[in-house]
Amino acid sequence: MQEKLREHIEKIIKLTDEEFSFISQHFITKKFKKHQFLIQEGDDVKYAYFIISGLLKLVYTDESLKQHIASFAMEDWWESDYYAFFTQTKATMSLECLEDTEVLCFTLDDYKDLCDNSPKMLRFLLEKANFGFLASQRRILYWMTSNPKERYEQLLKQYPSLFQRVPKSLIASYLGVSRETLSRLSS
Amino acid sequence: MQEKLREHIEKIIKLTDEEFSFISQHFITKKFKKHQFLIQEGDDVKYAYFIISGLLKLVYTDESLKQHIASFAMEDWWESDYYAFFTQTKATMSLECLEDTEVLCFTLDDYKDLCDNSPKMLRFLLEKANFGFLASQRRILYWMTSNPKERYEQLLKQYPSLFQRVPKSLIASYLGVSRETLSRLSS
DNA sequence: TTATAATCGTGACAAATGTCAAGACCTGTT
DNA sequence: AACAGGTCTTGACATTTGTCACGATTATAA
Repeated sequence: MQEKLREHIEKIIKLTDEEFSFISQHFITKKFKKHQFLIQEGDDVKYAYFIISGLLKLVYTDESLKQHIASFAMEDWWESDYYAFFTQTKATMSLECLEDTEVLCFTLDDYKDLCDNSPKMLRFLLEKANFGFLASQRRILYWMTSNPKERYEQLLKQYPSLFQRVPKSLIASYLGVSRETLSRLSS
Repeated sequence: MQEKLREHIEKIIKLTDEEFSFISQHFITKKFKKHQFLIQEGDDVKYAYFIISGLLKLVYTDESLKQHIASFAMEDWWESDYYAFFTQTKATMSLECLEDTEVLCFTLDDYKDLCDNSPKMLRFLLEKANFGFLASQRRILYWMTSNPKERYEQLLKQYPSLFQRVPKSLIASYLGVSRETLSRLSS
């Protein structure tokens, strides 16, 4: 299932077979069932993940045990508790399967090795980091300027399938409102 | 005033004199007075900026003409309307001086040239992009999990000088509350 | 100096959202 | 069939925050 990864990278930079072969050696495949955790709060974060198929939630639990969905992660996304991954500290978030999920995993050592020995992968990672940064900036701005109703309608438009695949309470948590408020917004 | 830039880069990667000389050729110095715009909404975004001294606000104006402060930018920060800068589209935000400000500017061509011809700068930019991404992620999470009072106290603790340097209405806009609410939080 | 514009705090009220409680509905298990 | 657990909606009420209005104070410019 590494073809998916190659396609994904080649959306940005074309690779020779040898180049991709070198890159793909740094990834291992894993499969998880619904309700399994890829990362649990407090764990070491050994891997970052490229998602082949399935659906995950990245969750932060605050002091009052309230859960906040930082993101839903699906096919073709990269996900991890990146802060913990890059700084080699304990996870402050958890990453849990909402559906059966297949991923490619790589370690921080793999990341560094790829940076040092694959110029194209370095360029790819820079592009990804920049893009991720821009996306996060836009999300902050969107969060600042929109109200829950607008966020609800935007999400419904962008990912209509989510509303079939996950409980409304998780959608509410992602949008930053109580599930009662979400219920009232949608009626 | 390029010494500041060198110090800044060398916090991450040490440079030889020749390496820094090559890098510094890509930057030009500019000075702006309070109330001047480095970027205005609708303009082409020719530059990204490294701030030597001064204070700026990055502002998004929504449909109802309400202004939202995306960030305050100060000494040692990089700032621009990055989305417009990287995609070469028109600015959706403005960048305006709150105090007299001195910056180093570089263009997207400079950025690409540095990536292609300065391996150390490439590594530096990847590090910066990753760090910016992580910081934005954390800011989203903080925004989701905190209320205005907590955000106010956090900002006061982290940047106490801001409260002397800029009007409270801008602080309120940065925190995402009305100036009246901010006024009540602080009393 | 004087005039003008910004800035800041506060009261009164409206609107949005959270919290708590209750009940309906669905699903899977025994 | 009966039950338990989870999900979703809705009402009642409390809390938070926004909006509008006003006046006092402080900066800025003519």
